[in-house]
Amino acid sequence: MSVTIKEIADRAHVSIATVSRALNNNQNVKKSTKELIQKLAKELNYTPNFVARTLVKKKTNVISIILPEVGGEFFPEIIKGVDQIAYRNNYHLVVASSHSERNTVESILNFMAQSLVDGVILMVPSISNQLKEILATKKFPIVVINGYNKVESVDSVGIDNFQGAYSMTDYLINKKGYKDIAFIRGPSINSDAEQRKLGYLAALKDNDIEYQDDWIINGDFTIKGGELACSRLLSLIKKPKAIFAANDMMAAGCYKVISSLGLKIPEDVAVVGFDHISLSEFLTPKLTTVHVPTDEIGRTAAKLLFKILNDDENHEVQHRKITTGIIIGESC
Amino acid sequence: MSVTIKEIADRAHVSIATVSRALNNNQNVKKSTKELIQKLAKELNYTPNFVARTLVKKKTNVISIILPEVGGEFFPEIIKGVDQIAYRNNYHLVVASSHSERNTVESILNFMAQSLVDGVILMVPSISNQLKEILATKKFPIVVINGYNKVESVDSVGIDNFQGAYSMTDYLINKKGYKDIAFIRGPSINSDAEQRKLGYLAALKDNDIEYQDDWIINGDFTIKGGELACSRLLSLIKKPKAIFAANDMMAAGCYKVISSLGLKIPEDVAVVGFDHISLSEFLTPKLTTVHVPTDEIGRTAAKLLFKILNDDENHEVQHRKITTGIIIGESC
DNA sequence: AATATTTCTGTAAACGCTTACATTTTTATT
DNA sequence: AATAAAAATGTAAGCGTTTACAGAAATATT
Repeated sequence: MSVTIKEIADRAHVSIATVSRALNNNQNVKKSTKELIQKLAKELNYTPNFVARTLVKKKTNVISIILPEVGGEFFPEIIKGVDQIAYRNNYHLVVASSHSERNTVESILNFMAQSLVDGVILMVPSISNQLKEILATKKFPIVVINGYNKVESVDSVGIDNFQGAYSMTDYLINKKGYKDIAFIRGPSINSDAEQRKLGYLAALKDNDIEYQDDWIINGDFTIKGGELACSRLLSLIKKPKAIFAANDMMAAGCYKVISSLGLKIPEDVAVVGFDHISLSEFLTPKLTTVHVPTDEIGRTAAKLLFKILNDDENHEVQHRKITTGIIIGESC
Repeated sequence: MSVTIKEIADRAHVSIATVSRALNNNQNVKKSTKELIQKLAKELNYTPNFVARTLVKKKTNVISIILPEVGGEFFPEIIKGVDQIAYRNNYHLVVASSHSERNTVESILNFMAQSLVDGVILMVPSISNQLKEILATKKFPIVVINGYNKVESVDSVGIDNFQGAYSMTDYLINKKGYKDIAFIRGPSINSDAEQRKLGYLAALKDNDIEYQDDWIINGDFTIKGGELACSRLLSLIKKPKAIFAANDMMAAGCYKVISSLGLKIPEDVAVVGFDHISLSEFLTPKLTTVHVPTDEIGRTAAKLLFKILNDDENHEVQHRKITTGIIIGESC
């Protein structure tokens, strides 16, 4: 259908090899012929056939990101970040979500085996043993986005949850003067959540504040879980003056309970969260929370991947931590 | 690197042609050889080289969706819908967002010209003249997701904004007994917004309610715009009893103003929205709004595209409207 | 048993490009 | 002017498939 180098070769009265070289700006093509060919190419509206080139070059100029799903707060931002870097490297991005019908491991193997992509960025909630094994013996460029239980031999990018929680707690103590700070945990299997708790505890310790057992409440990252936890905290005899929810959803749950009790944030009790989801901006008063630079995660992962892709052999495995920042609202 | 049909051919002592046929389940290959080959393929962990196949078949098994951005409320859902259908058709999906660096038109042309994809789904806020021209003379499978000012010759999918707004207004009147209903418009250049207004007006008319000029207020789809519009409405001498905001964001703005005036929703004034964004679920009282089945848009677009891809020649251009539904909250 | 028919398999070209190697043309050196 | 060196171009193979066509093997028909 479309124009091929053969067409151009005919018109320029040269061989297709010369055309190929001219279009790839090869140095040893006479200036005049190069110009002629490039002019013809433009005239004929020639675009190289990507597929043919791939077949011989064994390089697709496509990377893929595989994630649990494509919606939600985080994933789009990550995709955006990756896409940005991919674009700059002249690469295309294939987004694959491993929904029910399609399993993650399968996806990776497929992609790579079919030589469809040059590399993949993999985001998984947790790394199964099967996956771990595959990753450990992997022989294609891959970067994993995931907090913990990582595979040593595979490049990874994650959020510094510990630092984020530490900073927030420290902020509450030293900038805002709170001492009675409760913490609502996330699910304990979730390593992100666990790191946040550790950050909180470390900050208390470094500030010589003893932690109270009954001020560390279990939660499940949902709004309902936040409500429950908050109710329990506020029915204690010794009530905290500030509540640090391990994520914004649970913080939103706290808001509900607090306002239903006729209490005021932050006068009666302060609330802070973690994640900086867009909802946090709509809460009144605006929630103070820990911002997770999601697009930076994507960008970092992509950059890492391209490092592998370019360096090839002598690339050293890296594990990057993305630091967080505090978004100051009016909730404390 | 990986196993090719040649490898299998050698081991099976047949030609590569036979291997190719056997693996494609061609009917005239002897049963025993077919089985041998398929067994070998499995043993050797053979996966067909997608690129080579593409080169001869001239079919990439990839479609692409091009959208303004990948984040936000709608886009991820649309992507999800498209991906679902693509997967079922054994296709891959490339997501391209036309961010600043990359322009939409360029993207389409690139994709198609390089024969990178078999078809594209295009979502654009509005159709420029340049784009219109390209679409009108297009010769590749494409489906546009977009409300109005569509190109007749190109398949399209859009939301039935008119019907949605009509239903909601009708619901307010006949199910909830409101008669004094104000409307906050979206930006007038936005055809979706305009259709919503028309739906509202039509419902009033059909119920013999005369519309009040000063109850139709301009808005801009933002939360701030909603606040402004709401303030104006509530400072009128003749105040409406219900406010229909053309999108949820503006409805959220109304919530702010109303609560700051010490009024109650829905007792003092009812508020309803349009879009059913996730925020609407978090507002208290929960917002009654028009649900837009975003994933269905994606699915429909994808189905349409595959119809073109399969039918090829004798495909009739279609313009689909996705109907909406009312989500009943406690705000009216 | 000889021929016709059907079933199966192999040969080779094609897809559009890149690139090692060979060959020709141009330029430099003597 | 003859030779050497450098620059430009062409030839052809190859990337991993698919597939038209031809040829061989197996089966059916007389």
